Amino acid sequence: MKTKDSKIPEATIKRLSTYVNYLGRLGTDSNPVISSEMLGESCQVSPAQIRKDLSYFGEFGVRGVGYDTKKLEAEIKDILGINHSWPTTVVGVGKLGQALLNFDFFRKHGFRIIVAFDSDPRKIGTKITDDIAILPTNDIENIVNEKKISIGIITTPTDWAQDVADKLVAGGIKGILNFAPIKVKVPESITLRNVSITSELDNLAYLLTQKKRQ
Amino acid sequence: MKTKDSKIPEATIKRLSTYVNYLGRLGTDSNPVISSEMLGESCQVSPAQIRKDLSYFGEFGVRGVGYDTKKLEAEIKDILGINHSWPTTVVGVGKLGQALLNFDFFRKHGFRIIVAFDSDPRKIGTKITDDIAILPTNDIENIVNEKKISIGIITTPTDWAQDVADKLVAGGIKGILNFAPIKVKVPESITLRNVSITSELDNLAYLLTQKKRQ
DNA sequence: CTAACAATGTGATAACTGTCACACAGTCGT
DNA sequence: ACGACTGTGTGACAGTTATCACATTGTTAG
Ligand SMILES: NC(=O)c1ccc[n+]([C@@H]2O[C@H](COP(=O)([O-])OP(=O)(O)OC[C@H]3O[C@@H](n4cnc5c(N)ncnc54)[C@H](O)[C@@H]3O)[C@@H](O)[C@H]2O)c1
Ligand SMILES: NC(=O)c1ccc[n+]([C@@H]2O[C@H](COP(=O)([O-])OP(=O)(O)OC[C@H]3O[C@@H](n4cnc5c(N)ncnc54)[C@H](O)[C@@H]3O)[C@@H](O)[C@H]2O)c1
Repeated sequence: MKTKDSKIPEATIKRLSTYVNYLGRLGTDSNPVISSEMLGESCQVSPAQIRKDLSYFGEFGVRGVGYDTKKLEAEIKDILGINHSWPTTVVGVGKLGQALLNFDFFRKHGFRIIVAFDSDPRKIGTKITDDIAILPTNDIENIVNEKKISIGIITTPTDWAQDVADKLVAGGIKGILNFAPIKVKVPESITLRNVSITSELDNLAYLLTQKKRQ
Repeated sequence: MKTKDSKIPEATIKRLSTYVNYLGRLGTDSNPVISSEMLGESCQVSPAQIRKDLSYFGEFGVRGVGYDTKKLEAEIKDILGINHSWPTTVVGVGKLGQALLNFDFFRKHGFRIIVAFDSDPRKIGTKITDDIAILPTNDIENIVNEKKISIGIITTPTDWAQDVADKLVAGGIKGILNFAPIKVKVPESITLRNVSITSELDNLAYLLTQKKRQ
């Protein structure tokens, strides 16, 4: 894969993720090739934007024809790094944590959840879907280190998010996806993303308010 | 509230949401005033950015002093439109839907969930937390219309998201928050936001891959 | 073989967003 | 009362991202 070393817009990465999703669904035997216009229709992105996004990473299409659906899907998965297995853990097996643990998207995109953690004695020792054990929070550091877990997903109450992040970092985690509504602090070397479902709702409220106020 | 009619960056709205969250937590009796520097420290946003964001909507601080924590919180809630009650419904009472239904953030930000919908006969007729009934999908149009529900949250499987969106629109919904990984199509007049948890994970994978590849 | 065609890849340009420096307006101590 | 001080509000600037137009290149029909 040719990666031009210029900086890639974050929005481009987000769109690539969308493209992969649609390519997986649109690719059929009767329809092995797709144009940027057709893909754009589905993803609600302009054809030029799609071509620009892809051009950051190389040339994947055939001029005058379009893109091989399956091949493009594989190429983008390669770019995103979701074509292989990331050992992953979920900390906080509450409502949201359980939803994520049962979410089949993970497997499809190469996130292999191998263990979960919680502090509730009633949950510790039980299992999620056969093979995912729930271990006590105090084991985080050891297990993350031992199992070479690279991604940690935080779904604990807000007040515990920072403590959990610290334990994950101590165990040698590489990246953290945090769902608690707080900006946890981690060393520079750790890749961190905060998911803010709440701000999406606030944004919706703002847009509706705008419309009402004209 | 003074609203300058120039276009506000979406990123600004997202940050305002963050500010509200921290103001609610930082505001104490012993600490009634906060500076953009202090708030920026917590939110991991530059002080200048905070002041710029606020300046789109008016002047809320006192020069040489800072912002009245409680007052600023109220002002931002007013800007975002989360200082009053939005009648809301959740469609699809699965793992994710249940997590959202039990999420106390909603009440705090003025989203009042008054009913839920599902197509599973085993779920229809049951209740969530005392007072939220689960009704059949076919009732969506009537109930949304009757109860003047303004916001619909979609947490059904992907294949049903568009159908559910159509029903919500038919009932006169104002805004939709969609968690299914598909871009549902709605009339221009409907405010739509797609929440893509999946793309957040893909983004994390990308960042980790970048780091690995150097 | 060649010309008409179709859809990509990309440089130029426009639009948007964030950063910075500083004028300005309140506050507080003397 | 007034000057030193502090942190806001904002215009100018820089950096980033999206849009557009079209040159380019592979395909296909005649
Ligand atoms: N529920 C939602 O829809 C939703 C949406 C967005 C964000 N969030 C955020 O996600 C987080 C979890 O939400 P939830 O609704 O699943 O809450 P929950 O109360 O259902 O689950 C929290 C879980 O974390 C466990 N826990 C508590 N302290 C812990 C610790 N120190 N270490 C490990 N586990 C611990 C609890 O035992 C519980 O199982 C919260 O921060 C919430 O703000 C939730
Ligand atoms: N679970 C997650 O963590 C997660 C994360 C991101 C996005 N999502 C998306 O959210 C959606 C729901 O995920 P989930 O894990 O909760 O799935 P789920 O299977 O647990 O729940 C789906 C629910 O929708 C109901 N349903 C099915 N068809 C319906 C219809 N036509 N009308 C109303 N209700 C209907 C089902 O009865 C079920 O209760 C999916 O589109 C998924 O891709 C889930």
